[in-house]
Amino acid sequence: MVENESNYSAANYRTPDGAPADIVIFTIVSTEKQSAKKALPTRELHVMLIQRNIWPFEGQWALPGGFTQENETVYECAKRELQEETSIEDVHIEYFNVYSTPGRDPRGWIISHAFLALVNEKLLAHRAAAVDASDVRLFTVEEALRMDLAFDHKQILSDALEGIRKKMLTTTIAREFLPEEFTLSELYQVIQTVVQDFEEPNFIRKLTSTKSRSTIIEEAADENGLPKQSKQYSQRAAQLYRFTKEEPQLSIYS
Amino acid sequence: MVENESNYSAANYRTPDGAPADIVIFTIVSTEKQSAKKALPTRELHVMLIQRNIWPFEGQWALPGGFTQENETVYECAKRELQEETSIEDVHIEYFNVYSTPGRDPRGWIISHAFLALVNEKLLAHRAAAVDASDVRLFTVEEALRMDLAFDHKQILSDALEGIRKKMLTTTIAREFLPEEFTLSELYQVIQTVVQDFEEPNFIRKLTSTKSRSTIIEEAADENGLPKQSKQYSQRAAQLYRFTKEEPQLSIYS
DNA sequence: ATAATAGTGTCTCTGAGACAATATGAG
DNA sequence: CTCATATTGTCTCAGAGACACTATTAT
Repeated sequence: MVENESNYSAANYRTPDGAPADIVIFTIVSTEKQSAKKALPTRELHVMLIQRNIWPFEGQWALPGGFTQENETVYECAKRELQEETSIEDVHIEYFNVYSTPGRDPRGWIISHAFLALVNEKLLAHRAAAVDASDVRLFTVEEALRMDLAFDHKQILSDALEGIRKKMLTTTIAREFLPEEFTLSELYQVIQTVVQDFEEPNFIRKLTSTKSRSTIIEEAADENGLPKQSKQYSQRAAQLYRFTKEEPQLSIYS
Repeated sequence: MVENESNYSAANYRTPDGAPADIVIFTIVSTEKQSAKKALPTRELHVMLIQRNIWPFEGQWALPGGFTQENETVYECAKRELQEETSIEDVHIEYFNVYSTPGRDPRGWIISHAFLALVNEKLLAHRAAAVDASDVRLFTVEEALRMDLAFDHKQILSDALEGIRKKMLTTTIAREFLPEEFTLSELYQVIQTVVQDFEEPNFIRKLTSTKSRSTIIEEAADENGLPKQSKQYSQRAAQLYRFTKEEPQLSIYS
């Protein structure tokens, strides 16, 4: 506490007992189809949870997180906790809400700051062992929402899900779940994995041949300027694309 | 502090010195033109500031706000502070960010939760006297951004402004600055007041004759079902509209 | 050939954009 | 009549939506 010429002192007031950051870590898990032929994988949205080993909510699953320290912002805290608890670094992480309902934490007056992180499954592969540890696991969001999570973490997860669904359709965060270069079928599948009822029969044509939209992606090309294609998922090669730096400006009035 | 069977105690850790809510209160001030003829008013976006009378930043202007108490959420705190400091109640108020940079507040480790409120100028008229008090005043946002505000309040204001500009184009919050029933010219003007470079020559036609957009507004009708019109701003009467309950779903992919 | 994915052709109809023209009614 | 605002007419062209069709290539 800084002391000074004024008579102000936080000690005169009841102060919070902590300001943690909790992180909702989403990833998409792809499973190759057991078919002889090439086929698109099935994809499922997963969320990472940790099993608590101390009071309160001992034994229950919870969102990763921890208390903010005096010398860091809550954003830095979220990044640090993510690294400490799951060894994940350098991913998209953003703040989305605060949770402060009195009594939400039996340890006292604790105001929690909720972040969401989008992690490419390729990044998780590096450290599959740690994720497989008994106290850190991926669950499908449906599973997680059916579980009896610690604190108000079910509410936080549910809010995060709503947020990511909205962002998936209004921004280019889908990029976080895709490799640098991807086919439009992959992109379509990723969107559908997060937003279940998204359907757009002319998806490919719309993205490639509509001027207003075609600015968000560009064709991938090799060093000779020739278009790059992928045969990973199909017999016929598919054009690879990458996201540009453009972020679309949406408006209900224009 | 709740004590219990565990060995947990917040007293073992350094805890924050406070978790205030700060509120960016926006309103649009209309000024009638000094013309003989009827004419649309000029509108300007204003923000409400209070002049601090205690350390720290004594004498400087700041956003209204105050410390959250143990028995309330930060959202409830924002509403309470709004009411206590400016007598404003029952307005649109939403949370938008947290500010926690170490050293941002000389009183100690203080994590601030920033809200923005949109207030119809009609509501302010009721209590013009209080607003005219020397320590509570409206400034245009341009003025406010040029001032040396207390704490990191210039940053907060600037973030709030960015947020409201985005929301003005993607949601129907314009309703907060308008009466129940309004003409489309008024709506257009309100949007332009907040988003300076918004221009849409066919604005009226687009809103009324495009199926996808016309769901957000409906024609106002009197008790006999006849369309209601306004002659307040023009010689020729203009149709009055009201917002429906529809919130538009925007997408970059469809 | 078959299967699975990737794309094109073609049609209709809505609506965006531009800009001129007309409507209203107080001063 | 004039002026400020409100609204309609009319044209062209982009693109949404539907759905059938063709392309590619491992097996």
